[in-house]
Amino acid sequence: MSDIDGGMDETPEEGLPEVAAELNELATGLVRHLLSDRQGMSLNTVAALGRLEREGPIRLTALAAAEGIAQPSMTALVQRLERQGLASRSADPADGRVCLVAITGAGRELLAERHRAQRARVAGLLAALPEQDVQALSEAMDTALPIVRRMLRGESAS
Amino acid sequence: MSDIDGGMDETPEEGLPEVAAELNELATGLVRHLLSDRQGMSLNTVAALGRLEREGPIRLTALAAAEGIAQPSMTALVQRLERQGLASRSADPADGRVCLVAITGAGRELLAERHRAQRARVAGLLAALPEQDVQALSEAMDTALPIVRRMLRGESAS
DNA sequence: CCCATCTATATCACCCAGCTATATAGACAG
DNA sequence: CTGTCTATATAGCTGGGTGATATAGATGGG
Repeated sequence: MSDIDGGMDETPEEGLPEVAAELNELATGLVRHLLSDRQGMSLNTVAALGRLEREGPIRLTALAAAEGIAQPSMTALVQRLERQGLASRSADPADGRVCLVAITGAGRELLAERHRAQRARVAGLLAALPEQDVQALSEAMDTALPIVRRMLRGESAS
Repeated sequence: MSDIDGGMDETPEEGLPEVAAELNELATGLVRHLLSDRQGMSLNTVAALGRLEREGPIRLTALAAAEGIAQPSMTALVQRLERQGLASRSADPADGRVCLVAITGAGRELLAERHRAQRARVAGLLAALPEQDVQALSEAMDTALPIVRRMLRGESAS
């Protein structure tokens, strides 16, 4: 059913757009469902908090640049996070202008809870599938996820 | 405490929560990249336009309900679409109160262009991978995508 | 037939969250 | 010390969401 490699020579120019379209559809379709249960937190908010968790304290402007939003927007976002007790701000002893942003314990807990809820949501969808489908998906993800991780990391590093 | 299938301790399935977590990470990671290039259109706008394309003319309130936003928000959204020439509104001959919303040719073109751009974006990421990775991803998607389509369709049908 | 009520959409007032432009405070070179 | 550069904050604007409510058309009982 795939026109990608029927014993012919490797033709990456043919298959690449199709793989892209498939990845695109899969990601978009899934996320549409996950998004329907964002509990009062915008995408940018969650993304920023996630970055704080992964990368530790970071300058406000660096965080804004990393998340692709303007610095004033990040100032406001961090102020909201601070008001909710999810992030904290501290001065850089080496540079008085700098505002170092960090995640709090409550922030970590909230992220963990969100991840739990999302996984449960997807697990609920999976539960309706025959077991062989789940098995097949599991193997497909074992293949795809490391590659996608590498792909995205390569992009964000540049 | 969050174990879904209590009782069986050894391979009931390959771990529903784990597959869920993998799907989640893949979708979220990819979409983060796609989102960074939304050209002045919000998620809801694109989603509503996409539904108009897939399902044809539809009542304003039905569209709002389907997209999970309030009716006044959909009124405003459709007015924006109309101003941009992407959607049109017509009266229902059978019920004078009803406003039937439909996508226009320009709307279809814009959606198609967006899909092209997204696919190109993912294809750009894929191009940096060794060919064997692309091949592996292609096979994984051939497996996963039909299953995920079925999974999401089952949910939205209910 | 008319009136009460229900329904589909529009309007209003408000809030959140993004943007650009600009102000302020600290760093640092001359 | 002063001019300039940089990191953050503030101000004003816009888009896009909400609930409450107004309005026009549909509908059914007396």
